[in-house]
Amino acid sequence: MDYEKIVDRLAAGAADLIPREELVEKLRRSQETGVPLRVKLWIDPSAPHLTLGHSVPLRKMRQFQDLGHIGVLVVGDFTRRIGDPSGRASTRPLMSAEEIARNMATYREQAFKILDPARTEVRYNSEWLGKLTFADVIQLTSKYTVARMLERDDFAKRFAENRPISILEFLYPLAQAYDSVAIEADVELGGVDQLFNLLVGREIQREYGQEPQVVLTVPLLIGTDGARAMSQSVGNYVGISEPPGEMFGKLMAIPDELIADYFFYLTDVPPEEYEDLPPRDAKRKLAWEIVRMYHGVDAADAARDEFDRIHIRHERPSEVPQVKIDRSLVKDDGTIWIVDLLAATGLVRSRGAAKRVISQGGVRVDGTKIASIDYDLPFSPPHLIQVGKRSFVEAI
RNA sequence: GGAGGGGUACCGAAGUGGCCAAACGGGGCGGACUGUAAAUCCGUUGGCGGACGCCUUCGGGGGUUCGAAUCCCUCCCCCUCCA
Repeated sequence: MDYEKIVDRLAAGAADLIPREELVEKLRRSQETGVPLRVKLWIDPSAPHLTLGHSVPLRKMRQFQDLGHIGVLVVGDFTRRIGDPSGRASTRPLMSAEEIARNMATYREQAFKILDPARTEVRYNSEWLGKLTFADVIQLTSKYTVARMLERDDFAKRFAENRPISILEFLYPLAQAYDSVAIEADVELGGVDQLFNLLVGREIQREYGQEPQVVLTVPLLIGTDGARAMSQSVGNYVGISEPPGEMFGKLMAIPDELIADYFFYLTDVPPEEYEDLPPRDAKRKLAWEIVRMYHGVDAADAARDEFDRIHIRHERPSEVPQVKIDRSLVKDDGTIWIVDLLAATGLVRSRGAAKRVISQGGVRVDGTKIASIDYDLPFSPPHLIQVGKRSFVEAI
């Protein structure tokens, strides 16, 4: 067996693979002994959805599984209950056990859209971290130094700028490293922002008498805004379990420059199938493919058809939500003030917003643009109300 | 223990007695354009009254003033430096 070739494939799309030779060696030994490698990925339970950003390391994990290895999802429930540092150099809020449980309930299902359930372990780190005594923790801290902690660039930066670094934040990489000890990780996957933490894992494993894990990082996927890493707190994300239509639409809205990256990191579509397409067509193919991966061919076709109908042919959507209009808004002469009507549909947040949108020419009733807020519509439902290009309601 | 900085709208950030419903940027929304919900450009972005107007908003509470995001008191929270 050509282990170098296998490693090449595993390293495709990776940001770091440290050290490569150790992975070759581990794979060889696993093959010889029949003992699968344990491939760890740390998951933050703070947000309710897995996103396409998560799918990058998850897909990498699936690659390992397809080679017969075990994926171990470590849910950071313990860490999260005591708080943790965010990548953006401020501390995140704590979460209750209930919130975490609620989020995690949806995780498995989502993760198994990518992973092979038969080769996956889901472990909660409270299982072992919750059992450590203070003496255990002190022992753990004794194995690392402040100077080494300050090597992490965001610590170094904050330290230099006199911004706060909580002691807790020093504990966090150690806790994550201890996770690797607890599950006896052979490989740990993560985003490039996790590189430092994953490397600490190697040191700590060594201290606890284990062979250090191989570290494999993947780039952070840029979010749909084209600017920052995909993140639920920023809002520039596409969730793995989002409805097909949402998913398709969000993907059609990404900046053109992202198309190739999304194909490469999120799908198995080879470059020759998209690189010569005009951007719009490439994007449609991308959106279709990703919806297909998570919802199936039929849903993907339907999402694409609906998109074409609304945005390319400018027709009304196939499904328009109905809203019952309170008849007390209808005046004695049988008309309804357009501002009242619009507010009643819920398409706008307030009557002020309704007036704004109308005066900007963004409102149509039964296909006719409303020119002025001083308009009383003869009310004979149903009426198709449209705000902007893509919000429709049928007033009944 | 001592000294100091700060909490402003969805987010970031100006503003230090009236001209402030509050600059500017981001985000959101609408329009134009287009090959898409890309990019770009323009507009808009507290609520209520169907124009003039009114009401609520600048960490909480109280006060000074004709008038407070701005001044005073008090409480809460965040941060820095020295020890």
